[in-house]
Amino acid sequence: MLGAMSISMRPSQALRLWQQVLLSQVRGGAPDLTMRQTAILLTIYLDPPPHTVRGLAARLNVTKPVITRALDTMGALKLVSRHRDELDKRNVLIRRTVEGALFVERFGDAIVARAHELPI
Amino acid sequence: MLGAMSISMRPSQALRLWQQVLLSQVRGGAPDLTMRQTAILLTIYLDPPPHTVRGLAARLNVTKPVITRALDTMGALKLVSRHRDELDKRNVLIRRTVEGALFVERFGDAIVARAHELPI
DNA sequence: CTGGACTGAAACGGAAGCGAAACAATTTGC
DNA sequence: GCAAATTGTTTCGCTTCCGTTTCAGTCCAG
Repeated sequence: MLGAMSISMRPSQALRLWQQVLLSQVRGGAPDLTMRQTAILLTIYLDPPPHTVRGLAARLNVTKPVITRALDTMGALKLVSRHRDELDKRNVLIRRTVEGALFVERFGDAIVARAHELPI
Repeated sequence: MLGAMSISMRPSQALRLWQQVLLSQVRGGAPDLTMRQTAILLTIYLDPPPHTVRGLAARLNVTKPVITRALDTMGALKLVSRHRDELDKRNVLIRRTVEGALFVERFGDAIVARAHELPI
């Protein structure tokens, strides 16, 4: 019973939605994250913790340095933070931040708003 | 009468949709375009032509070199093509390509598919 | 027909990304 | 206790992107 009451849209609507959301972000001067970086950010905020470099690399099917560099960038933007795992000091645990939560929340609201503005 | 029969979703659904689409793109090895580049690409394919560097720069509220460089990148990926305007040779007209149309079409289909998989 | 306006591209120094490989720190297994 | 495995980071050479400025080509008004 997958898909019951799921969201239904036509490809042209989907593309228009994506465009409008991106335009609002770009025009609003939001940080120009890549697709990879955005995927990492949303995974950290939507999937249940704990999040590690290795775990994220496996989830996205990319190498670990890709995750490390993305965390460097998004850490400088205060969107995520890093902390050593005290139980296994090889691990780094990636945590959410207030600023990051706010950013993601506003992003979700922007999608909903653009979806609502969309013509049938 | 804006919004009649518009697409309706909750922020958590919207974010989950965005994440799933991005994950499918990243995992599938799609070119890692930035938000700006994707906005430019979708604008070229969704908004009515003709498209010029200046016009796109104004639409996205970015400088012209940003558009030029994005066209360099996406041109190398065969997603768009450039042609001198014969009527006003200062202008460059940006045109769609078969590869680009296919890419955008598949992207739209991916969004629809992820939206359909989304739980209520 | 020529000077100013306009278009897109190129040059510049700097920042950040890439994949691959090497690395230090830590844990685990024998 | 010590070699092997595992973690995240760093380095390497290279590419791409940034904003700003400068430039070459084109158009148009006077």
